[in-house]
Amino acid sequence: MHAGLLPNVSVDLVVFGFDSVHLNILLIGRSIFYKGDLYHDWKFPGDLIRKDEDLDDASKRILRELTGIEKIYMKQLKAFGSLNRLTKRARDMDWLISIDHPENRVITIPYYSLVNLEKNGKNDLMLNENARWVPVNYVKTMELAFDHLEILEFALSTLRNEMRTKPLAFELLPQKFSLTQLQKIYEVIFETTLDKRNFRKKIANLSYIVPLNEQENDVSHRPAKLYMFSRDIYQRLKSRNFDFTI
Amino acid sequence: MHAGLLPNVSVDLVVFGFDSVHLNILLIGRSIFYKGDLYHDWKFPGDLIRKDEDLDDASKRILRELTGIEKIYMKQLKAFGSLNRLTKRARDMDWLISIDHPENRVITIPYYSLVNLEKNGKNDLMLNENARWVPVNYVKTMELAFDHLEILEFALSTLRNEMRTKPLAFELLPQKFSLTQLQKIYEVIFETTLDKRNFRKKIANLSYIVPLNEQENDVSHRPAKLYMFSRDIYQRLKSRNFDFTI
DNA sequence: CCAAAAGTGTTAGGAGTACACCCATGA
DNA sequence: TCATGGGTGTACTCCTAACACTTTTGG
Repeated sequence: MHAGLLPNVSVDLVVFGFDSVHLNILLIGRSIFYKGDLYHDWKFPGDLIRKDEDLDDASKRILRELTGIEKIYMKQLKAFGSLNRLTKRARDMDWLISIDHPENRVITIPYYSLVNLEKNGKNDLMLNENARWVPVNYVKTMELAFDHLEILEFALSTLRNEMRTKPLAFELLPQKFSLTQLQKIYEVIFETTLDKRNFRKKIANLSYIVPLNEQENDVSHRPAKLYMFSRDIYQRLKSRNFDFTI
Repeated sequence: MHAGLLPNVSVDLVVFGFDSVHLNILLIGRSIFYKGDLYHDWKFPGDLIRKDEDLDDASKRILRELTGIEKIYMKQLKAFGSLNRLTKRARDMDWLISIDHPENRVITIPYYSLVNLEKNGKNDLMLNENARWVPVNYVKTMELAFDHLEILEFALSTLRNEMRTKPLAFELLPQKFSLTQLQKIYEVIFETTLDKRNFRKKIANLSYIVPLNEQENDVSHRPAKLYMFSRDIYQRLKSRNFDFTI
């Protein structure tokens, strides 16, 4: 193990990527030989943190090292530190030794982050050959390492909670977006359907969602009007004690 | 430092206690001699965690050791791990050495908990002579150690958020309570005033707030009817996809 | 009988919800 | 001209917010 690392504290990343159809999660495939058998499962990107590194910097570093992405929305969830979180499955002990980390008590501090896959390129991210974007609903059928399923559930419910009162949807969209794209995000994340007219009525009342004099092009149907999110207007309203809810 | 402790991970407790008038915080007074001067400030109860101890168990242990209270509501906030959180003030380094903990990188995982001071006895808690219950608004004028002010702000905003959608108010009340007591909690925590009639109308629609055939006694005014919170009814409704909001 | 807090209804405005058809574009 | 998704209004219900007086008890 590298000497500059804290042996008992790690960071894991639940990276949500929206590709205008699905909400995806970035997972790293992992293969373990254990007692003659080959096991395959998936984990979040993550690493021990450095002794001279803030938690928030560690999470940014790990995402940058894996994907090259910088300046995206990222927020800490909470610490997960069960005694047996790394050692429930015997084969994981072998894996820890194989990556030169024979420490069995690691408290992990997961972050979730939001990426627009159109803008950031769904394929550009594949710097690590074992990394994959997987639709959230599909993840639930996969074998996740350690307590990563529990972390995912926590991340999802936190995301849903924060989406209700904060302008996070725009982190998942390109700068210019259509109202249908915006609506789709809420539908996918809350696993529901929304009424188009009611949704648009609500949006029309939000001064910080600004209509542009631009349209989609190259679509084989009536092109949608494009909008943008004005963080300036939003901040001004918010400081006047305003309550954002979509 | 005790050998059974993780050197880089601690737990801190933001204990909220409601005494039917104020929302209080449990603080530990701390005196430091540094370069000939005596400094006094306040910190949350907290300690390093044990190597063989879950995070949630550590927080319960620390509260129990200090106050004797068990089985109260307790929830993790998030990790605080700035590089300089312990070393911003030079005198704190001396203090760390004085308590036999010369490690300057400690990530702390704060919990908040809710205590009813009527039931648990505002004075019984004073097992530690340096411990005090301090009204939240007064805390803001006091000198808090390390990043404990930041942790307090985070705890308060988390508490407010959770109060909106979870039945936490009842953790701060005796088992039998009046509607005025209940209303007072929301008023104190949200620093607002509520209309008595509208508040009661809302409560009347909540089947899990059950009127009892009992009244206050020994009050020098019309005695209030007493109510209780039925967790059973609440759980049943919640599992049917119900949305608690006060 | 006084002080103190308990208890109680109505109304008006705003927000949410349900619902169906025409429009603009590319192929 | 067809397929595809874009764009629009109305009516009903329910929730919220504003507001003031009478009741019950102990002292």
